[in-house]
Amino acid sequence: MNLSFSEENYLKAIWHLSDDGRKSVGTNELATRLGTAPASITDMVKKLSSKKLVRYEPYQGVKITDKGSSGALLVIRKHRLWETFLVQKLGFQWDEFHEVAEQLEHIRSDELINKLDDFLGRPAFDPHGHFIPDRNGRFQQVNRSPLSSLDTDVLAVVGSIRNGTPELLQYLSRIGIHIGVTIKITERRSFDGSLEIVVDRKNPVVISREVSQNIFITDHADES
Amino acid sequence: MNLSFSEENYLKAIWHLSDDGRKSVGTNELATRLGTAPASITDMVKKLSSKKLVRYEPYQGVKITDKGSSGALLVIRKHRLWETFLVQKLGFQWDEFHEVAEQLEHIRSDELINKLDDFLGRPAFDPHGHFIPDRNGRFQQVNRSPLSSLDTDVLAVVGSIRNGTPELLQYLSRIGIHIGVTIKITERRSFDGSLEIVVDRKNPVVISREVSQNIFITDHADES
DNA sequence: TTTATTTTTTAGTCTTGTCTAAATATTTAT
DNA sequence: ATAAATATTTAGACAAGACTAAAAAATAAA
Repeated sequence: MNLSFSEENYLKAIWHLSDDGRKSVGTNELATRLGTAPASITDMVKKLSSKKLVRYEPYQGVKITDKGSSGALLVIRKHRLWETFLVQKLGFQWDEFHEVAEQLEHIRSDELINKLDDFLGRPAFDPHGHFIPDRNGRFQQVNRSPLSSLDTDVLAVVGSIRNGTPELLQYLSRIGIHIGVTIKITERRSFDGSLEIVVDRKNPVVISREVSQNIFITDHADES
Repeated sequence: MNLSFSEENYLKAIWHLSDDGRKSVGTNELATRLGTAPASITDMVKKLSSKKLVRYEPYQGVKITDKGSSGALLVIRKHRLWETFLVQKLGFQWDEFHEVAEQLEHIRSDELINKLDDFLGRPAFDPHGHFIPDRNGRFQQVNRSPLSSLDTDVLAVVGSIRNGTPELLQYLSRIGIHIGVTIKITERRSFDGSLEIVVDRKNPVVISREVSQNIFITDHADES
């Protein structure tokens, strides 16, 4: 099963949008995500369907198949291993590596990706705190809850950041938030959903509801 | 100046075939090198010409311009740095990495390639013994002579291997020949050009003229 | 110096992945 | 339940990069 760059990108987008492959994804939703015209989505989706990577009913959206899922998971594996490499070995900053990883994820070589995996020590999580599938596509799903669900004055560990735009990541970095840091809510403002938090036992800062919704906390012992 | 994968491949091929940019290259020659129909070469060469990367006169072949040369040298830099990475960090064998490097050389990111360069310690030569251009396109050209020009019973150091097909590289590896190894000719057979040689002061082996023409010796202190 | 051979170019077509504009379904609202 | 709004698909086109077949130019041979 040899996929083109575009096919890989579609599969990855469908997998993410479908809540890890569980539900159907609409054409428009995909079009927005990929920055592509809806008409183009229809074309490509037919192609993926003829390759049995997704199931497609006109006007009903697409659902990824098992075959499609393993394709998507391989791309995700490659993307996250390269991100780990860029940060850990080349010293990229938290916010600069995404675009480069988008290119590297399409390099086709099982041997390369497995050797890279070994070189990095077979990590289970990437620099964003997301799982990395192993060479068989298996991964540890970890219980992660949004920061907003944390009780006041209870310590927690930052496990992952969702929707990490460079701007958001830079901001989080500036206020000391990164994967693995200890965090605590000291006050909630019910009128606007903002939170006063203490990061790493330092001075308290206030973050908006929007920001808090992208921060997830976890129990697992994070190794990065 | 943003080049497509194909444009980069053409530029690199032209640069190599033109004796490092010095002479003109014919359409057919390029077609053979790239495994592409001559008609396709004509099309692409017109395109490169309109971008001022080569000078093109119908029926007269193409000559690479300075602009084209720097494009070619950047691709060569990327290719050779990735090869060095694959061998030194990931443990690829001498003969397995070429195809992967052909993909990696097209990744577009100055920051990536410069950080990779630093990570590898800014090497001046790749695992084949070929120079690696620095970030300004400058490189050390080293005097290298074919093994056949070496006097009998004089010690020399293997500096580079030309036209390294996987088969040839595997064979050379088996008889102990790699970059930096000490080599000496003990006997020449004038009737077929074959040479009896001693590699690394071990038992003598006999190699054909064809093989000997791909081995180059050098004086520079090779660090790989 | 003509003819034959080889090289190179033109002409027309194909595939992949994209686009816009128009048509058709499906949903939502009245 | 029907009109309005939204989502999706068809139709037709385009750009990049390749191909084949045929024409034209250049080179070699007689």
